[in-house]
Amino acid sequence: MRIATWNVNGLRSRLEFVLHWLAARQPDVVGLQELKLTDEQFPYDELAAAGYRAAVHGQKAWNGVAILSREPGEVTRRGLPGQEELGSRLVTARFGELSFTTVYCPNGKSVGHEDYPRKLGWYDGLAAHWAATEAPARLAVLCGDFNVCPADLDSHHAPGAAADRIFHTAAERARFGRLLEGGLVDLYRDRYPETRMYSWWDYRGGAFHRNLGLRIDFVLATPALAARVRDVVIARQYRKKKDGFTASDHAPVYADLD
DNA sequence: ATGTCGGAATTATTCCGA
Repeated sequence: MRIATWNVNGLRSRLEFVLHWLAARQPDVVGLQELKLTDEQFPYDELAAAGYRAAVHGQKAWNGVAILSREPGEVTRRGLPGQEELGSRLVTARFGELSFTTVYCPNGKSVGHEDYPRKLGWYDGLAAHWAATEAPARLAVLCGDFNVCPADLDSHHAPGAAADRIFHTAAERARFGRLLEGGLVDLYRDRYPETRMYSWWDYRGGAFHRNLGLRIDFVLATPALAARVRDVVIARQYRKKKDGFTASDHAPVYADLD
């Protein structure tokens, strides 16, 4: 079984690219973020033709998340309780024994901006919601764009120099760390403890070419699921322009399970 | 620091968010 996450930065602009990736990599369950469309605008027909069902939590222009799957699932949650005014950023579906959640965590803009404490509050809501709804002994996935670099290894910015920078602050790292302390495993970092690999590169300044990136997209999972992991891949080649189609600024991340 | 995107509002240009 292959599970994946990808911030597509606008599904209407990215649909051809996403369909190509689905055909090439054949994931079974996929969390998508930054759809930038309403539920009514979601391309159900095109994805169904490619063999995928979809559980969608969209909104006009911004945010929006979805779960694609080859097999039918049951949607158990749309939206993070108490945090709905920050946008459509969470959806959960159940596939048999597996609970699969994908999130688009708030960006926060910059330390000192009013969005920054709201980001921390959103994370507090996520940790509380997760603890209240997911049992550590079960099979559960929490994947998506977390907009946090958990460690210096996850950022091109020099260690220390970035301590006051958005995505790198002690407060953000503590919020993300709370999810791990709650039992979740960062599947990529668990398998590759020393590897410097990014999942996002700015469109500006030739950042991808210069490998000035951040690792902010994660597949987190309960220990029961982590025990089944065969490999984890950050597919950076999908950050490159393909046949004239512009790529997202994020690469897809996927894990193969026994 | 900021060279690029996607989308909305308004009609080819400007803004916002990332």
